[in-house]
Amino acid sequence: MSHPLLMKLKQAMPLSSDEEAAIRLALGHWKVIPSRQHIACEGDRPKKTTVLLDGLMYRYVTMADGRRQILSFIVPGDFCDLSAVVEGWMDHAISTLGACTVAVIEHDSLDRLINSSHAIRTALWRDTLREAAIHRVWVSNLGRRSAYERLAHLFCEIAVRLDAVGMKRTCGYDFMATQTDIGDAVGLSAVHVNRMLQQLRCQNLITYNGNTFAIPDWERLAEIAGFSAEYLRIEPCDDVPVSIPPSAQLV
Amino acid sequence: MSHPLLMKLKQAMPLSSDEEAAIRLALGHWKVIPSRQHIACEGDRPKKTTVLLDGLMYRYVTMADGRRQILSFIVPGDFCDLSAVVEGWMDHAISTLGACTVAVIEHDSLDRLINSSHAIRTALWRDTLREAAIHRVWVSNLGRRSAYERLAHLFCEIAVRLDAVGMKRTCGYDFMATQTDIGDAVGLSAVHVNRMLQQLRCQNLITYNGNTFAIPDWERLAEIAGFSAEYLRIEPCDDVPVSIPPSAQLV
DNA sequence: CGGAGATTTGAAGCCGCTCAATACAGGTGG
DNA sequence: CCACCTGTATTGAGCGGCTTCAAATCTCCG
Repeated sequence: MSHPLLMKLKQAMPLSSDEEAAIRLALGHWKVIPSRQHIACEGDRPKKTTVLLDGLMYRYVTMADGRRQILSFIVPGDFCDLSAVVEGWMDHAISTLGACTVAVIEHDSLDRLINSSHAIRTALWRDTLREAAIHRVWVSNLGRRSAYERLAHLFCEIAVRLDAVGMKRTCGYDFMATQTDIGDAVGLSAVHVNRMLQQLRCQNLITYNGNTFAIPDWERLAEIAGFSAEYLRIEPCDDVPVSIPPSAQLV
Repeated sequence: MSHPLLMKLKQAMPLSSDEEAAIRLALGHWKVIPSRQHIACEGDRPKKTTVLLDGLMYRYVTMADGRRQILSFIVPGDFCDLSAVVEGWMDHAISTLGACTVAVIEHDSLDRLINSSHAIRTALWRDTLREAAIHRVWVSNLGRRSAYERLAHLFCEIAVRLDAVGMKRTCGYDFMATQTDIGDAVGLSAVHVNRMLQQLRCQNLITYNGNTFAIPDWERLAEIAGFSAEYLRIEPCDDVPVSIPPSAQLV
């Protein structure tokens, strides 16, 4: 597997081959986590950090009365809990959507890595800035877009982020979220998500069966979503054009 | 003026007196910016970075059709554009609410500071993590709370953040936002903000005249908002209890 | 085949929006 | 000092987007 974390970090910051090797080494140990598993809870003080290699997770919080809000999705190449490395604790929970492959690193070992290399340090700092940028876009999505637009935007984001780490499948993108999950991500009820998805489907803007989605008409979907990918900090690379992501080729 | 940036950084990370002095030195040069002034636009590539010392600003984005979303407020002690130091560009715009005092630092000089001290580096990284945490709370606020709750939460956040840097005035907190501004922050129309404010006022939960707000009954407001201050990473300090901010003393 | 969870559909209702008019406050010029 | 002007706050009425509740269908899996 070409390493999704390295793919991403190298887009944020050039790394020497030594640095790359050090990261590969630290990430040597990996394991598989089943679907729908909690991997962290609010308030946890983890001693290890987790990098997602394959699959999908989400960050979320639950309010006193049970309302849930999904804060963001974690795609391959993302740290699940980098914040806990720097701050020591988690302020939100994390679960897997489907089965996931992860690499696990001791905090100590990551600390050494961080202190040993300016480039790695900067790459990771940039990664947390990128995460903040994603949050900001979600704020504007939730605050100022209609249900229809919000859903369009969510699918655009996931598609581009999965593309950026080479996670496009031939049939589209793996995305094992229920409509309830999607609702909790975009601040809507599951019922309304259902209706809006139908609308997107009949406009032939997305296909989605609960496991996999595809974007038959990227241009139009992005237009509706008001989506522009710069906030994802994805440099145009080899086979992945940014302005017109390859999802367009899925038709 | 006891320095709000240092107050904040020292809560994030202990600093030696040398480090403190170095920061003070870098921040030597300051100036005043009038009310309602743009200080950065989306896409800017600033060469200097700005630290707010007094006053209030907000980050925002504008969509193609003119809809605006305020992404967060900037209070004294916050960097306006730390992200641009690390990434080189701004992905959102910034404006002042009232007149502001700021310190300005050349990127080069800040870079030197960052590279010279592990503690400063960590403090700043933690600062960007804190910002991400604030964004996450806004996501859950916008996604899963009613208009009434959202407003309550906004006032709680501002109050605690201003308290943390010693910006409480005798009469409450300076907050020169119009109801339109507030609406753009919490994803509501100005009209509805007006109605909800009236409701908060008659419940005696806040007082607000467009310039200054106060929180007569902190306990109850926080309860309604579902507010808990941990996400703001504010250590209990001398005269500022966290669980029950001094706003309660304002009555 | 049965059961659990997810999707889909319908109906009714409320929250928050839009539009529009009015009241109010601060600042300016005569 | 008042008349005016501009921007903000306030109020009312009507509407529509989204929610809630509930039932029906579908799908997957044991």
